[in-house]
Amino acid sequence: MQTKIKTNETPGRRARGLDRAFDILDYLRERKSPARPNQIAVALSAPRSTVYELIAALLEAGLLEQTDAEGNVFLGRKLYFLGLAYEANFDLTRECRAYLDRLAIETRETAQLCMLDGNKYTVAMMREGARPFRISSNVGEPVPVPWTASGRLLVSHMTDEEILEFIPAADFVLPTGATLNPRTFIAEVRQADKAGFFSFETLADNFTRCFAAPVRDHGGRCVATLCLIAPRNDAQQYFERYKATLLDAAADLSTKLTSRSLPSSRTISL
Amino acid sequence: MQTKIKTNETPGRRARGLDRAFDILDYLRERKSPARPNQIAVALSAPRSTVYELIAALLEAGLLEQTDAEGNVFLGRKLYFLGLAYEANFDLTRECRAYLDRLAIETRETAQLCMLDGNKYTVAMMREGARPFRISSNVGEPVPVPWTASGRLLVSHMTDEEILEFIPAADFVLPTGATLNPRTFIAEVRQADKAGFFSFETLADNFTRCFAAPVRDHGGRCVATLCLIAPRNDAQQYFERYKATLLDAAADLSTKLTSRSLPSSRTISL
DNA sequence: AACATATGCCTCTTACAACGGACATACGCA
DNA sequence: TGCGTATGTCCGTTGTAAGAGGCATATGTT
Repeated sequence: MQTKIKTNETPGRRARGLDRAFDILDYLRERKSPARPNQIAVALSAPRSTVYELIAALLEAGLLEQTDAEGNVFLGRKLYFLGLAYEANFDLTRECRAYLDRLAIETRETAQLCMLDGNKYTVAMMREGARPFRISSNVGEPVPVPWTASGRLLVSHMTDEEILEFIPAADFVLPTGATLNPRTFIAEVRQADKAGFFSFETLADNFTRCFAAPVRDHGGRCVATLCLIAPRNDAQQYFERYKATLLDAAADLSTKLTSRSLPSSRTISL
Repeated sequence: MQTKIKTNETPGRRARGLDRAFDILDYLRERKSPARPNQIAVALSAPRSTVYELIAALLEAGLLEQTDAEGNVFLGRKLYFLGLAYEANFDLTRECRAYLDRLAIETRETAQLCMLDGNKYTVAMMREGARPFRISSNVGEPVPVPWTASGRLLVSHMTDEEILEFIPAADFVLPTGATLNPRTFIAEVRQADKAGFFSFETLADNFTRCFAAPVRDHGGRCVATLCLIAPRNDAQQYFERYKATLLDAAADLSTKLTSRSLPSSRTISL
């Protein structure tokens, strides 16, 4: 799904270089493999000469890298370092590692921290459970919001109209091919928000159940979720325990979300 | 050091928006804390109106984020995700995790993977050693190349002239205040390259010794280094063992560097 | 109160980046 | 051999984004 990246609204308009550059980065990220400049230009339906020039600039800056002698390029090392810097300054990411560990150990199930990335749901961090066959998913991969339990919580601060505008209509088509009624979805959003919890049998497969609890900022807005992914039989058997553990962790994590801009002093220490 | 970011060479020239945008990202990364648009404009000595506009575009794209109500911005979540995508596709990062673990366990010392980031040295990954008081450093922080053992290896593919052009003159001023003769440095580079190894007592402090071994790509070029950071007495006592272990790991890792573009299939697995 | 400084927002001009399209090369296939 | 497609490069045009500067507000200092 979503093979083409949105480029611009007004067709006659000339696109800004910056935006085109971001489109290139997004395309490579979604594609998950290197590509040649020409391929990229075609995929984005952007002028070739422009794409070539932008890629040259991005290569120069280290945001893209040449991956071979055939001209293929992919996301560059600089992005990795910028991502590190983001992470270092973002309390939530740091804090939650411990919570994910705790959840995974206590429940033996896979625990995840989930967030919005643009108008998609995505797993920001994951800790696999302590079982011989573990359930895992792709960290950082964009997924339609309505496919996920966390999705119900992550958009709960929006009005009905905002939600409908925010989520592309195509995203209400579930992996099964069936279409989820947006009104049903919104009802679930409201209910999840009120309950401070949402759980359902995962739509993307037929053997897991997902538990999601909101991590809220000062204003009470759900900025992320903590999730447990459990096989359905275990989920049924331990439902109340899992729910309680998850709610506890999420509430705890929420309280830690006050201080954002501490200078992150990770200096040399013997 | 290096408070001002390089903007452009020809003074009268109008800077490209893309480059200015990258300067903004770099500035925030180096600064390691949120800043207001005006501060950024002043710090980069870039026109305010331009910086405001660029920041708006970067916010829109998610590469920057508003961190509070006072207009402060910092690197955004999107960069984190782009960094994840980079990492997922970059064999070296994946492969080396195991090697760092192995090194740290076998030697009980801190092990690092180091690379160039632009014209600086930086620690890309780290695994702390198994000691009560561990030595660590900042992952992702740019450090002048001549300050580090790895630096000798990382520039060894360049000619003398290229090295002198590549490393800012200011970077030859060591943390002690003394200036390292560039010719001395280059001699060490050549020697390190020939030996496939470099070790010295760290210039940035007075209690550690650093061991560095090159990770080479197909062409024999040093694309990264594996390092051990040890207290000086331990380093002396176990010098040969540490060196052998490190060289072994680095050679091994080098051989794994052949296949770059495997599709990184981290799908759902029960 | 007068002043200096930091900040955000706006307008106008023009240098130049985005673009379209021509050209050249390489490859696979009939 | 000829044809279609994929690819990279170059150049002239023009729409527009980068830049300079002015206005307004807020805060702190004398």
